[in-house]
Amino acid sequence: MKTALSAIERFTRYQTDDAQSVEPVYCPVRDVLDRIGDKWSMLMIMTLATRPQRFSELRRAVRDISKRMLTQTLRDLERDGLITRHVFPTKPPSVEYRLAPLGQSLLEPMASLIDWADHRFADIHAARASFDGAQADVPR
Amino acid sequence: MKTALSAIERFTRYQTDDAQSVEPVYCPVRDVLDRIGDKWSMLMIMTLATRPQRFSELRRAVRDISKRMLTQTLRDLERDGLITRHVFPTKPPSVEYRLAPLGQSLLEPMASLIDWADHRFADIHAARASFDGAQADVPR
DNA sequence: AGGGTAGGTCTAATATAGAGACTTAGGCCC
DNA sequence: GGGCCTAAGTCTCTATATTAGACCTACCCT
Repeated sequence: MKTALSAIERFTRYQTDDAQSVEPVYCPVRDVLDRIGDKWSMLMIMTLATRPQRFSELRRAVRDISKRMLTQTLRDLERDGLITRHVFPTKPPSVEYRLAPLGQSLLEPMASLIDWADHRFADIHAARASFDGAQADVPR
Repeated sequence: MKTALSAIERFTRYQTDDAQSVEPVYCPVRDVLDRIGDKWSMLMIMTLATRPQRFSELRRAVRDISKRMLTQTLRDLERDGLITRHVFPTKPPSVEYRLAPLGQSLLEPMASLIDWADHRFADIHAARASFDGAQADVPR
């Protein structure tokens, strides 16, 4: 918990202060969170964690992503150096994606998030159910 | 790294298998990631990490969120038991949001993500710059 | 009496995502 | 040797999500 708070306090320092007054306050956490905190990026990283995979394998693994978003997500991850893209000159060409070292380094922190998700999702669902049940007559 | 992979392998098991064939495969990781992996949730949790805060404090802390999304994000987090909402009968009423224990428990895993962001964002920007530079004439 | 505040809700405008047709060139079947 | 398939995209059109900003209620201050 000590570690947690120190990291988070470091973050809040970006948020507060006079930094506020000046315009698009630059916050690395926001930056990175906006990047990997989108709908598909983490999922891609996790899917690529076990082994390199080709475009259509990825599509099969994450069945509800559209081609368009898959392309875009992979491109963005490549751009940020988290994955690499390898084209093989077969016909039709096959394209393999794999985690770059930077992407590998993300696995550890992401794993702890997954652990959390795994352990707590029951609690979340319980809370959700009770909230929805209680909503009957509570005005806002 | 050992821990990382075990968590992630546990995850991939949901993705693969025959689970595939049956419809909306239920995967707790997807579930939770879709929840906290949206644009604002993590940011809210982090902002509330240091202390409970009121609606307008949160809005000031995260300057670029709209009222509408702030309301909605807070409501969803409350629904999932990550934060609690307390109305004080002042006039006009003030409403304070604070982390629930479940939300607290998310701080630790999130902190390791923040650490990663903090340490690596320079690498990410370097990769991004070099990718953008190289894009001049590479056809896809 | 006029203006300000807190915590919202509502509507219209805009940005983002999804579905699915189209592309290119070779391999496979009959 | 014509028809159909595949891989990895792209393109267009539509649907959904997000934003900006007006509006609301009740009180306090000057």
